[in-house]
Amino acid sequence: MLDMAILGLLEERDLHGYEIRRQLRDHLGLLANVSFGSIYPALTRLEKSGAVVATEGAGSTSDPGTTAAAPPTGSLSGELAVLRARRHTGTRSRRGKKVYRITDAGRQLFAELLADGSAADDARSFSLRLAFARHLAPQARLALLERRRALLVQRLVDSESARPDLDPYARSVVQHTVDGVARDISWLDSLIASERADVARALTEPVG
Amino acid sequence: MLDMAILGLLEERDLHGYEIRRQLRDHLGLLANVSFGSIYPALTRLEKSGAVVATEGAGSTSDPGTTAAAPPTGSLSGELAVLRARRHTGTRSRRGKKVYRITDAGRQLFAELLADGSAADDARSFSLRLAFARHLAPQARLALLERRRALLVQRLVDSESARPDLDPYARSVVQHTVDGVARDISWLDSLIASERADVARALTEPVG
DNA sequence: CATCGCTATATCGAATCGATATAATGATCC
DNA sequence: GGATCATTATATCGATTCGATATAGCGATG
Repeated sequence: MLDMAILGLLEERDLHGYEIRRQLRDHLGLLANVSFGSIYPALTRLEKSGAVVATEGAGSTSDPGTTAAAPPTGSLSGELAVLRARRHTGTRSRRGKKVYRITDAGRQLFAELLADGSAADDARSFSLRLAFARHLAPQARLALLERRRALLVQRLVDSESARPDLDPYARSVVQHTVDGVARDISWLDSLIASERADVARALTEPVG
Repeated sequence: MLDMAILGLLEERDLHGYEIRRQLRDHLGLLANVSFGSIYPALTRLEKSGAVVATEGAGSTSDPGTTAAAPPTGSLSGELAVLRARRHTGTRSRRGKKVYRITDAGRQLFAELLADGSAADDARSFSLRLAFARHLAPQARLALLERRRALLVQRLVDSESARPDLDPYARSVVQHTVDGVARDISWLDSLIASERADVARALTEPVG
């Protein structure tokens, strides 16, 4: 799951671990507060499998757009700091940013992970897939939305039967959750409608 | 987290692992689909720490009280069945229901886990605590609700600043999530109001 | 210039997940 | 009556993820 998220972000631009975490928090809005204990192992994983490559990025804080790969310093003090750090850590290069870039194999893997229907069906996975839905073909997008909708409807039905005797607090929690699912479904409905409209528009408006 | 959930359910009645999973799904409505790979290790954990005791429950559903530990048989056919099973599974006794019962230490632990403010602040933990809020003192309930509310408000504020350029799909996900948080807050508001009303009623209506 | 807070990488143990194995029991069908 | 299938039930495995913690550079603030 994290692998897909990371690859999706790297499709956009090169990033280092810390930035990936921030973007994930912003992209998935409050939903995904991923731990560094997940991110760094995931990056190592992806690097070993050849889906990404790491470039040792020195320099100061996030300046996306200009900073592509390792800029040859620019400031004397910065260069000194690098040398000083090198002295401390031994053989390894400066303990600094490690900027990751996606490879062709990584793009391939991302496409597979994104499209794979047999994957996890939890809310996080779905939100993540939808956030990257621009990378999907229109019919795959529709399938994603409709599969999710069917799942939620099924859950609502299941929850209607078999409701035991709950005290007010537990009942309130359950009810709030059920309302949330209903809300999700109508959200999906609007998304599905707009997808269909797009498809229809593409059909009636041929040839750019 | 699971430990608290299990202990909370066992406060109500004795249960075995499979039932615990069902109840968890029903109590936390669709939110908590806990895996057996979590439940059984958790039960073993709790048993080893003395928070629960396991009674080998043979026969049909929940009949707590009569069934104790490994009975020295009584029926020949039962003994044969045990031996047959032993032949299959090795040294262990009959593969049957294991009904768990909470101990005094377990009740103590549950109270601590439930009240502990320094614990995880994710949605699941909160929902779980609220579902068991009847075990909390009124002011602890209020504190729980208000702490959660403050957290969500803070997140809303944070998300208002620093919103990057998102494509329509990602934006829709973020917006839906933000709406969900706002909805959660007004839900909390109603719960808080009703808690305060309860407290006020208790004050103006003294002496049972 | 000391200290604080933010950026940044990294690792550890524990919790959790998802898949799978195993088995008893009950229901359905021919 | 017996074959077959779904459900109930416990258990374990490897992989993922989490939460805490360590380390360190850097800019700002007083």
